[in-house]
Amino acid sequence: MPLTLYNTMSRRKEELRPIDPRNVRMYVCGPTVYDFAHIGNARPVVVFDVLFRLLRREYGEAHVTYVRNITDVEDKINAAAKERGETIRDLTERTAKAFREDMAALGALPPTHEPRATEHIPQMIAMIATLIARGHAYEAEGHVLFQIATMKEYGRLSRRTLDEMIDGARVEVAPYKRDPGDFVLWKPSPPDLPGWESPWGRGRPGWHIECSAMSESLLGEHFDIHGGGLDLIFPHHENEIAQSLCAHEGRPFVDIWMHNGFLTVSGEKMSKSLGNFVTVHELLREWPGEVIRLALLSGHYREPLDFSAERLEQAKQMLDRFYRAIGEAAKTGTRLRHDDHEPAAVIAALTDDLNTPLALAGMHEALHALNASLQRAPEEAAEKAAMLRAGGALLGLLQQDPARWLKGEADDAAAIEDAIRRRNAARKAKDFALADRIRAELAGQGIVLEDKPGGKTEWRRA
RNA sequence: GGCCGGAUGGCAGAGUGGCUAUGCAGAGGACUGCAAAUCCUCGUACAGCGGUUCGAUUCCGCUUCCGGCCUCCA
Repeated sequence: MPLTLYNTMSRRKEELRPIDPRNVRMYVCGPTVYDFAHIGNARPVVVFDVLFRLLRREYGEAHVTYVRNITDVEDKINAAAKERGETIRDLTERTAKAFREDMAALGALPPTHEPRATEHIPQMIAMIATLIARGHAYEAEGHVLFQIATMKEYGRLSRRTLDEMIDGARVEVAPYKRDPGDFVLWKPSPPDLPGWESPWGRGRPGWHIECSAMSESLLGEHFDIHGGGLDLIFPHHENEIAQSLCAHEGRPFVDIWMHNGFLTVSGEKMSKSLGNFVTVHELLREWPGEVIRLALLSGHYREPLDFSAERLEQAKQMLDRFYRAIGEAAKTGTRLRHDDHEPAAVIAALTDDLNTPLALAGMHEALHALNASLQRAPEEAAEKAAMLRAGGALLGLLQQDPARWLKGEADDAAAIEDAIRRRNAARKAKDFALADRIRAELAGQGIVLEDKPGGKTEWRRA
C-alpha cells in the first residue's frame, strides 16, 4: 500500500518513494539535553515512532534506519550546568538517560542510532571547512558564519524571502555579520566552556551544523524523511538545507520534510518560557505511559493538540474498553485460524499521512466487531482480538497483558476475591442489601465489579 | 508589519462536491435482583457573507475570530 506523507517543502501530500527500499532513511531532530522533556517534546517522538513502525511494516524491520540526535553541546546546557553546579557531562548524561526512559515509557521504540553532537565534532569541522572552501562561509572575529546570500534557494522551505526576514528581524544583529540572516557555524569558546580545537581556534559548533553533519555521516547525503516540530522549519531546517546543499554542491538532500504541530494548554502553545508545561516525568507518576501516548495520538499530528486532563481521562477509558474486550476474548480459549492482520481501515488511515484519529476510529470498528462476536459468536473472538492487537502494535498500543492492565499489580487481589465471594454468597441468599454494601465498599477502593452470566463476577480498577 | 495554519454537533475529533465518521457525554430499549459491561436504536454539526455549481460543510473570494513562525523552542 502506498504511503502518502505531507511534505512541508511542497505543501502537499506526496507518495513516499524510497531512494533505496532496502534502506529507508529517516532523521528526526531530538532533544537538547539540559532539562526533563515536557509533553510537547514528546509529541514528535511518538508521532515519528508511529511512522517508524509503519515503515518497518512496509519495508521490513531490517530495512529502515531511523536517526534521532541528542544535542549535548549548546549554550542552554552550559547555563543550566552552571546554575546547578553540575558538570556539563553529568547534566547531559543524566538528562539523556531520563529522556530515553521517559520515551520508552511512552512506548517509543529506540531509534536505530542516537548520535550525540559531541561525538561528531570532526565531521562538523570538515563540513564547515568545505563550506568555507566553496565560498559559502566566512570567518569573522573567531566565528565562522554561513553567508546566506550565496545560496539562491535560501528560504524555500519556510517560504520567506531575505527581505521579509530582515523586515521581521527582532534580534540584534551581530556587527561581524555580512548579512543579518547569516548564521553561526562555529563560535569561539572561552576556557571554561566546552570547546574543540579547529582551524579557527578553540571553539564549539553552532546549533544547525550538527544535524547536517550527523545525518550525512549516518544516512548519507541524500535520505528520505526529515522530521521535527513546526518551529524548526525556520531557522533550523532552513539552515540545515543551506549547509547540506552547499556542502554537497546542490545534490539532493531530503525528499520529504515533515513537521508536527504544537501541543497547547488552554489554546496557547506549551513552552518553557511560558511556564505552561508538564514534564513527561511528572505525568508518568499519574498516568500509564500508554494513556499519554494515546492522548498524543488522538489528534492529527499536523494540527495543534490541546493537552488536558479530560483528554487523558478519555484515553484511559478507551484503553480500558480495548483491554476488557481483549481479555474477554482470551477467556474464550478459541484459537486463531488466520494470521493476525491489522484492520484494513487502520492501515488505510495511517498510510494516508499518519491519520491516527481515523486509525483509532478503525480500531473502534474492530473493537465493536470483537464485542459483537463475544456476544454472538465466541469462536471468532480470538481472531478479532488478534486483529485489534495487530492494529495496536502499529500504533504502539494494546501490547500489555489485559489482566495486568485492568487489575494492576493486585497485591490486594486475595482480599478482593474474598469480598466478591462473600457478596456472591449474599446474592445467592437474596440478601441484596449486604451484597450491595460489599460492592459499595469495593467501589470506594476503586474496584468495579461486573457480574457475568453464569454467576461469575469480574473485577477491575476504575 | 511579513509569512503560515485553523474555525465541524454538549465536548473531543476525522472526512467528503450530493450518501452514517468515530469516541465521550446524553435519551430509549435488551440483558441484570440492582448495577457494571456489552448489544440494539436515537442527534440533519459544519464561523459569517458573497461567488462557482443542478447541488457546497467540502472549491474560490472577502470578513470576523483563534493559533503559530519571523534566528531560545518539538
